[in-house]
Amino acid sequence: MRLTFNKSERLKSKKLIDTLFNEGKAIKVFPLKLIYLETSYDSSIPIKTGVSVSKRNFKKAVDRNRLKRLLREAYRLNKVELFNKITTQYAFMILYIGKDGTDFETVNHKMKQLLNTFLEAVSE
RNA sequence: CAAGUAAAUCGCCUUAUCGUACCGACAUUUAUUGUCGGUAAGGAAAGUCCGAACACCAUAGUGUAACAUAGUGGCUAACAGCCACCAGUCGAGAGACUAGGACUAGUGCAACAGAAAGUAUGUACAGAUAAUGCUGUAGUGAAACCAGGUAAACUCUAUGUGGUGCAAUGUCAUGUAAACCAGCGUCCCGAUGGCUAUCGGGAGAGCGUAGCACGCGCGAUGUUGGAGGGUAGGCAGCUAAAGUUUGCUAGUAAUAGUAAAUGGAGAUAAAUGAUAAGGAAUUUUUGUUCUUGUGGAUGACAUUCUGAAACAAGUUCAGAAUGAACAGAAUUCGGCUUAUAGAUUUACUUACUUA
RNA sequence: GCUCAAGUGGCGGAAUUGGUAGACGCGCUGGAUUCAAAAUCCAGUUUCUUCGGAAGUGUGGGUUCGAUUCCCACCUUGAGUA
Repeated sequence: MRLTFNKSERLKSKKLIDTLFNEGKAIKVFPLKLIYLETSYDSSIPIKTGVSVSKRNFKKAVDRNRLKRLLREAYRLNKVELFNKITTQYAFMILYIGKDGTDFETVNHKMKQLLNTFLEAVSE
């Protein structure tokens, strides 16, 4: 399949985000944090995903945008395995909880770890 | 050359692969998906400090209050912006900076020191006089009789300003919601008509006009408060603009007129990215070429000349490392302010110091 | 996005017609009391110092003889807004 990450795969509904933060479970692989929730919605997409970087840790819009782009890119390249293995629908929110900037290589590496951890947690 | 001053410009580039947003075309299905093509951040997009456009509030009124501005003249849609000139302060200079109206309208304030801080006049000395703060000098202090100082003190003068901001506003969807509870109010006269009805006039609790008063408007299916319910979407507003560049004309200039050319982001948990390769700028470092200075071996010589090693600065070529600062559109413009590695151009200045 | 407010020792919080900055409380340090501790009482507590002073109210400027106070710019924190 193609390694895309377009609008329909994004988590955009405020309602869903609220329930995700209230009821979802969390996995940490520093400096990343994944909040996920098994749910259902009216679409063929298996996972809706959002990314977020705290304004408290990164004052400047440039830094936040940069990190969010890295997160999206890393998710885009590594999501294939997830889509092949899971059966139900999920909502994801990936947070960057570190306080310093980083490069793509680190983010990519940590993202792989994070998604593997998620698969183990779900299969249990 | 060096050190500076002012003004202006730029502020990484190229290719490949994978991807994001919007628009258009085609295909597929009407939920969407795919292919192709086009477009996609800044000089400050930032701070939100001024001024406007635009929208709504009542048609956006009068007085007063409040707030803002403040040399003179001009420019502009407008401005606290810009230009020119004057004055003052700073600098050796090119230049830079200035909330730069009025204390001869009134009121207030002035710690400490000082006899005394605005109603003046103590002490010492000198001078003058019939006599006297009548005249001068001394000390304190930021300021001591001078129409004193102070208005980024009240105030006065001149000019200007209605309020709220695109989360404005309109519309679709959702919801029993023009619903429920409490307070106040729910009136009178005339005409038409067979009464309940309609029209006109008056009164009217309260509400709006977001300081106050007047005025104006709404006003009985009213108005104020309470307690609750629904949505957290979609669409419009939403991107073509007081635009930019060049020439000519007017003007010292800001700017205006005119002709030609050029130009095009529109997201909403919020698009413009990732990886790889190459190239430029910069800085560091190694070797190397040349020049200059310090230095003074050596030789000639005798008021000098020659000038080795070593050191320092600049510079030529080659190699290695580094691989760009501040920073991300959120209704749109004009400014201001703040951040900013480095590069380029033009004009101008030069006291000390060095050549 | 838009619109507002605040900032003073370690902490909360005073001090405003512009005139000695740090009242008051909490905390901390030392002492008294006690076998020991708590409670209580007393004293000290912005920083530096050559011990004479100097700096200091988020930061940097300005007005003034003099600024926590008035004005301007910036920084940080917080609030409201469909």
